[in-house]
Amino acid sequence: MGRRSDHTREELRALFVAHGHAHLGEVGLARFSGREVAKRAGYSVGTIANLFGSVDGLLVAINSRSFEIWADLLRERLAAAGLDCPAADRIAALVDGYFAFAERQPELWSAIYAHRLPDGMALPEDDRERRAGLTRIVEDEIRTVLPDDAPDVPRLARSLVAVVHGHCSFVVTGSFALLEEPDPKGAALARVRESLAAHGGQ
Amino acid sequence: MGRRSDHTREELRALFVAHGHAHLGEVGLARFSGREVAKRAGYSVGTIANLFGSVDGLLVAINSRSFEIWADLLRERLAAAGLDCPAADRIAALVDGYFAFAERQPELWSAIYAHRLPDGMALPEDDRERRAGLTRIVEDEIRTVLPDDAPDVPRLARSLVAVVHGHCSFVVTGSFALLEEPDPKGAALARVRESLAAHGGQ
DNA sequence: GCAGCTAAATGAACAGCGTTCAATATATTT
DNA sequence: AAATATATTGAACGCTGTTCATTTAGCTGC
Repeated sequence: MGRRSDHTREELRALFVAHGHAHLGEVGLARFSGREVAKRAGYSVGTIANLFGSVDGLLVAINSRSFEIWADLLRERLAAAGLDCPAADRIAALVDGYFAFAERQPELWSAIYAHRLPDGMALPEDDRERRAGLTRIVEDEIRTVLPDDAPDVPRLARSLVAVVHGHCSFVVTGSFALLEEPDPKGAALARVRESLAAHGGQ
Repeated sequence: MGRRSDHTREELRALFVAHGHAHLGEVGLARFSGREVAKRAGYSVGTIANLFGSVDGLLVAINSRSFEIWADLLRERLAAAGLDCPAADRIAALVDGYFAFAERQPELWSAIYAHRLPDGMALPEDDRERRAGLTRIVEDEIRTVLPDDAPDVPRLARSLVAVVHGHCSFVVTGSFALLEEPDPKGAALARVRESLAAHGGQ
């Protein structure tokens, strides 16, 4: 034991995050097991504490990785829509991408919001930065849709993310409110368009 | 020991839900312990299985109770606003009430959405009905604000619940998107008003 | 009043969890 | 080659939820 040269510390963290992602995607946060991830990675229980401080630390790293994958998906959708399509289509592509990640990987998506840090523990600045990428993509897109003199674009953009998030959340958690709604994604997009129109968008 | 006459089965369930509520509100879902609830109620471990089938069953009952408390809060706010105030004030009262429960009892609110049922287990019809009360309150209010001939009022109402929920969710989970937003509740209300206006509301 | 019965309540047993930390095995340095 | 440093281990601990044979309280009929 003690294979110091097999991987650098960063490679090892990436290995655990990769296996952790696979496991979390299969069983969900409620049945997530750090021991199981260590077993899959071929390392012992204690290694998680070495690398991430605790299982919560590992989950933070896994969720930050989810954000990056999610952001990549949004960028793909935007690229597929193209630059010279109606602006409304690019907004639709964003909403589509937001839902797509949640629907493809419901457990990973749920874990992002279900995982709460223990009392003392704050989200490291590094993770904050990685997660902010997603919001930035939306902000940039909203800016191009609104008039140049529109005030507080970032605030409106984030509020619109919340609008879409609410619909998505109800779909994934199977919540009461949208059980009979045949097209939640369409509803989310409709709300977004109504608010954009109210701010002079188009 | 078997103290059959101390409580009826329903009283016993209520006792566990009450203690469970207190415990869940203190430590949150991640550190919730069925054993601890049983201890507080003065009963043994196995009793949870007798009464609720499993700890998940107990959590379902606790969360359904949360919905009722939440709905009562909304009704209070509406009553405080009064019947002869501007319609917009009653909408504001609803948004206020939605946030108020989440802010007063963040752990109870989070648990509602963080708790996912195990694979085979479906939400009992009884619980669904109890939880639907909250949505009904909103539906009734939205109906009075929209023109009589407005189509699909229930669907729009539920979508607006999702709008508010999204903002509330970001606040409680401390999510990246609304960290710098000074007034998330105001943003939620603004989005709701924009959509109501788009549907001829007022 | 007492025996027999039924069902409520128990709690030990089990497998699994996250965390801790002395012990160990491998690199590196001297 | 020996000494040092450090990456990795895994047993131990206290906790979790679930199970179920056992115990006990309260009711029923004699």
